[in-house]
Amino acid sequence: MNQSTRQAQRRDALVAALRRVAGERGILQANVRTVAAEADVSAGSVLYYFPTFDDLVAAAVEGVLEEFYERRRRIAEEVADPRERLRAMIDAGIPDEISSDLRIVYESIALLPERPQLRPLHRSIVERQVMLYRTTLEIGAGVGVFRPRTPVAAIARNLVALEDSYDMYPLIGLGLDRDECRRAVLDYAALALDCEL
Amino acid sequence: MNQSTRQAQRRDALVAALRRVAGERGILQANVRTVAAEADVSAGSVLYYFPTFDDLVAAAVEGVLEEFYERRRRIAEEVADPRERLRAMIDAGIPDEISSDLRIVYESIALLPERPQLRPLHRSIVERQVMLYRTTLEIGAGVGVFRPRTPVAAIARNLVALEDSYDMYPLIGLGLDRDECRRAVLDYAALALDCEL
DNA sequence: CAGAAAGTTGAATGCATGTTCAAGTTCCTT
DNA sequence: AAGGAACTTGAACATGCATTCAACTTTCTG
Repeated sequence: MNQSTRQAQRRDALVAALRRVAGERGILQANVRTVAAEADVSAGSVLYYFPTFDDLVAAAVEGVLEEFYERRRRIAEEVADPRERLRAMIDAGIPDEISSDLRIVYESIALLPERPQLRPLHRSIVERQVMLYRTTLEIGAGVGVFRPRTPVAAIARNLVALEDSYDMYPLIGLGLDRDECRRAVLDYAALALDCEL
Repeated sequence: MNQSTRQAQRRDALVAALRRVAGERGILQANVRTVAAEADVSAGSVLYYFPTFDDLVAAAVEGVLEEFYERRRRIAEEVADPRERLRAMIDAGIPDEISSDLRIVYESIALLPERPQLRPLHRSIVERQVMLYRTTLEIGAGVGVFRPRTPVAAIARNLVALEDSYDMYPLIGLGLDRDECRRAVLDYAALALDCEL
């Protein structure tokens, strides 16, 4: 194993450690010492691989957001039938339990004023998720299975907005029934697309 | 003016100062010194009125959340006609510019792991907002102007979820057109209630 | 007006944090 | 095996933070 890949592994291990700490105890509990302990290394080692701790936080948030999107994209591309795909996307978008990653997504919003580099990441994830839905809706509309009653761009945005809120609510202790949430979103999609789901 | 009301005024001034700092520079920039400077007092004074700085933060977040809800409740009670009321609620729920208060609402989510007392406040605001919509929908359904195509409880929840996301997006730099957002929510309501809006 | 109560201050304290670094260890290359 | 590069460590340092407090000023009260 050459040196640069071992370096990359080490960095990944630190990112993973930060994600565990932030996901379990809150992003504000993630600092050089807690992450070092979680990764079973010294504080000095953390800063050997990342010039500043902020860089590690940025890498972790970026990783979380990218994985988050990537998971949804994969689900979308796996299912060909528009109706099935839409159902799969909504199911995946409103998971049964709030993952620690989701927690990082929302808690990291508080970091944005002090770390402007993170802003484009957040924005672009929402935009890409909207595009994912939009493409699906347009395919379905194209083959006639969806008959959109309002602009598809607006429907796609609404679907992402619903998902985002229903994913955030558990963080504030609002334990809505996840099946009901999915049903509510599906019902909206069915109405807006004039199509049974 | 008696002593206890002057004390209350002083506390309110500190709460207001914290809200200004948090709203303009981010909630993580709010600390004893920045708030003291904003209120033109010394750091010692801040802690004369609040036993700990956390208590001040809690008071400010509670104030923001309560005002937030109160504003919406007042709008709802001012308009009798269900269709008009619903329109007014959605208009108020998706303001043209993100207020500094809204910023505090979302950024304070990151504080929850370390300040569990705040969790019930957040939860209860969402719940009460849902109740506000639900009541309006039920009145409209009762008089026949709304003909809900799905359970009103679910429609009310969806409306609040849409609002919450569209209010959060500006914080991550996603500058969607506010008119379009309102239109998208209104279009959903119109579909779900089988009623022109 | 005098004494007490309330309010204010800014320096001092203690703790947590990010970062540096000299010293040591492990790994790789020749 | 030798020497150098990569890595690791933990103590040390600087900074920022909430909090305390003794001294002082203002306001109230009888």
